Amino acid sequence: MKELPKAYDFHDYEEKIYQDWESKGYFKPWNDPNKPGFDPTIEPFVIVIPPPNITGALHLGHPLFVATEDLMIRYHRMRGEPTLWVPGTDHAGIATQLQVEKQLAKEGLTKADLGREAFEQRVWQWKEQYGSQITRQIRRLGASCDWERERFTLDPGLSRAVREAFVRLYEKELIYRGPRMINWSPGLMTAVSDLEVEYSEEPGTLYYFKYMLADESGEYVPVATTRPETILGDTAVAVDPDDPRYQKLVGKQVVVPMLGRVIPVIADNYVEREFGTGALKITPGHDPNDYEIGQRHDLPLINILNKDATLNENAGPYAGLDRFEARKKLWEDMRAAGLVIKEEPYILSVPRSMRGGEIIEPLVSTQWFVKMDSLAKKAKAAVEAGDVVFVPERFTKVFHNWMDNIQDWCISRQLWWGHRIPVWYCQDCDEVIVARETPTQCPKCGSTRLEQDPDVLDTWFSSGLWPFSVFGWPDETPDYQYFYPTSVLETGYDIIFFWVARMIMDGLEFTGKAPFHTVYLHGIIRDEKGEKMSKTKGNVIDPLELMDAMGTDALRFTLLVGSTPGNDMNVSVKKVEANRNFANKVWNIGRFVISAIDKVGETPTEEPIWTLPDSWIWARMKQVVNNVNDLFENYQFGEAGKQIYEFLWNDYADWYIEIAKRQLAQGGSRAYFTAFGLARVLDIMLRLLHPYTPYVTEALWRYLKEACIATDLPAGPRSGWEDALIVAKWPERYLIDRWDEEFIKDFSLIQDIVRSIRNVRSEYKIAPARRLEAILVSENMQILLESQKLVLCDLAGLDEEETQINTHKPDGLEGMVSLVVSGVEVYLNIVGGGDDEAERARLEKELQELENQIARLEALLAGPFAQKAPAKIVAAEREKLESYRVSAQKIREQLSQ
RNA sequence: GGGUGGUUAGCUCAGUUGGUUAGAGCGUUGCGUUGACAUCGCAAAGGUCGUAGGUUCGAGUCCUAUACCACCCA
Repeated sequence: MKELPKAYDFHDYEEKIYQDWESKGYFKPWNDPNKPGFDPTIEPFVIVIPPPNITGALHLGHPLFVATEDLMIRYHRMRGEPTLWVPGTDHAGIATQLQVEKQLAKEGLTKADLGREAFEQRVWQWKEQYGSQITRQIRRLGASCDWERERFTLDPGLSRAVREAFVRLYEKELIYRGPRMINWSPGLMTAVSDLEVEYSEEPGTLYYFKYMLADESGEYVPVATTRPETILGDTAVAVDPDDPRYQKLVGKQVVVPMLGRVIPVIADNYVEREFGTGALKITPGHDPNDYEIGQRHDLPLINILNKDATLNENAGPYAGLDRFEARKKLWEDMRAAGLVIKEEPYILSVPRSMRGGEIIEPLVSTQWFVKMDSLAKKAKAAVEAGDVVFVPERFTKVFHNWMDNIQDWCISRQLWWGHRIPVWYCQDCDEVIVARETPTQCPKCGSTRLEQDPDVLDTWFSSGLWPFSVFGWPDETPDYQYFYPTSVLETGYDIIFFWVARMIMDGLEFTGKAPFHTVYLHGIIRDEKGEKMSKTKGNVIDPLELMDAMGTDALRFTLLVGSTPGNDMNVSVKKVEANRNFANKVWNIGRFVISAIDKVGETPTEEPIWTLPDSWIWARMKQVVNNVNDLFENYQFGEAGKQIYEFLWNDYADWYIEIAKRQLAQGGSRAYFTAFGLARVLDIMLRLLHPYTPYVTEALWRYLKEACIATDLPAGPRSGWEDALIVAKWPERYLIDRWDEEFIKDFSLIQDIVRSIRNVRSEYKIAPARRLEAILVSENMQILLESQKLVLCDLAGLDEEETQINTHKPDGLEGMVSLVVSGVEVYLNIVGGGDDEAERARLEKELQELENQIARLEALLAGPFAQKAPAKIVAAEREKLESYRVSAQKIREQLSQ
């Protein structure tokens, strides 16, 4: 075979390989309910993608979820399960509308100029143009999803699901319309849900002023507020019923400053005596708590705001002013009127829109709501019953907590882009028609003058249906029947409430089933200092640039291995660089193995005789395969990846390949079996690694396969090489033989000796090329050491001719540097390098170290440990102590000479 | 106010049934390049595992308290 290039260049492979996978249909489930030969009894593994917004420019959060889901998908696919990953995108109501409005603004247009229909068309155009950008980027990440099943939340099928869901909820009286206190976004001119509001602590002012009694006694109630402009909407002043200061005022009337309206003083337990003045102004129209108090006391409700947050006619002289201007002006006027007491600096909790950050105004407005209690109850029960499991588990509590305090969900949005609410109002008889199919006439009066509700639904309303709407629900399609419920839902913990909880509720409500059995939650990506990435901070790492520079595999591996479930992760370019190096390392491992295969000669007729290193690497590999399998079952992908990395780099490349070079050089059957062993381990490791770094492993694996086939080396699976690594068989657990542990233990001794000798060489600054004369002495390890003499000499730079391995110490060791490794004595002849004084010091230090350990273990074993700890643990410590004693004794002898 | 997570080497982080000298990557120091790889190799330095108690033969790991940081909910 032609030699591979020295460095792995991912540009040569990524696109080609992806196309190959897709064109061969590997991304599709092999057991498909729409195809002949379908077997419904085989359980599939299914993930639906968290649909990214069509507006979304790729950020590092995308590669994280794509990599994690793709890893799970590839793992299950390789295990032979029918595997389906459904891709798709979300129409993202507000975000998309804003994008298009921005585009219009550049042309000097507003959406009002176009009108609703033209605007909608414009958005669709925009979607055609830019909507596929994100999916292209997801492909680039290597996502093995079934693109033929791609969905968009505004597709006709999914829109039908939305209507169906709405109508069903309405029919069950779980959807209602009414005036309620909602969060109004004046900039976006729409209602938003509670979840879309964030509260930020900001310095502000607490304004103290006088509520004058209406009886003109000159008495007043002192009141404090953080939002003076809302005074204009006050309909009461409330005090604690037991507050001696104000008790006598309850029932009296006070005068609203500047407006002269007369409002009552009421008593309510909600009031905190210690806060402010102990008297609370009540604005039911513009504060959620006041709204409730207003309801309790039957207070009138005054709305003082227009939709754009200017004041309306109820604000009297302040009508037309912006809310903040009005605040200033009113306060000045009140000061002039002698109503101001004082101002104090105060930290307030400001409600801000998650989008854009503008200040949200609570106000009463007629909107559509979903009643949550019964839905939440079912969802809670399902989670409690274990029908849905969270990974990591702690999020179960977060979920329950939210469910316990859930509020009704405001689902109507005053936008033009989204699912139009399927409600029509008869213009003649005021009948409200809620229907699956667009009605043509009023069922009550027969009028054809019907007008559809102008609002659209919250984007999350359709997202909640996603796990089943993608399969054609409400139709019981073959896909729906086979693939639903799905297996794992993988997403960020930041959208448990927005999305996960709603899918669970909707799934149970509409399909009677939890939509997935496991929720795997990943953390948030941060920069290397742990700060959230944001454009304003300028610390954003662009995944596309990163992939251009380092390759997809490097990025994926970084994200998968650097994180643990549910924990945030800090990403830096340096980390990705390290993993680019890993991809290159793997490549070069492959390069070496393939060149070794190319050189194998005739197939030997005799049975293989394995060397200790051969047996060791195989045993170690089996351990890794087993560990990885265990870890995968527990969603510990990071740790699994790390073990694969360490095995390949340290055990396989740094140790085994170095030894294999010598074995290959011996030629004949030794070379043959070495090449065979190399290939066999590499094949299995590439399989394990494939879900992490699909491209480099696929590329290499095909070369490996080709090389093996070309030379008739039977290193692949017994059943023959598969067509591609993506569909190759996953390495399942091995039985670990008793011998395997022996191999590992024996080889560890060799490694320790080699390392110790290298250490001494480094300390004595021995030229790397210089071969040393050495004498190894060990009574019980002599046979092992003798058998590994070549390995030792090779790796430690010893002179084969001049190196002896004895059971007893020969004479004439004076002047040699000596060391003791696990009871094995090593003497090195370092002519010209030895310095008696330094040598003694080194040995003494080593002896001291050993004596410390001996003392520690003697104390340990003399104590209750020996009785109480498990016998196996105690025996291990005894053995250790014994070995230390032997080593110490040998050093003492050396020192006494 | 309630809750969750974090605090381990200079930096960024692993460390899942508690097992006895605590790991990695990066960085640092020294040495090394004629065949797998300088996107590399060999060797080294570097940690009272936030603090204080407790349980245990044994605690980075379990319990209690506490400090600081971050986040979520109200």
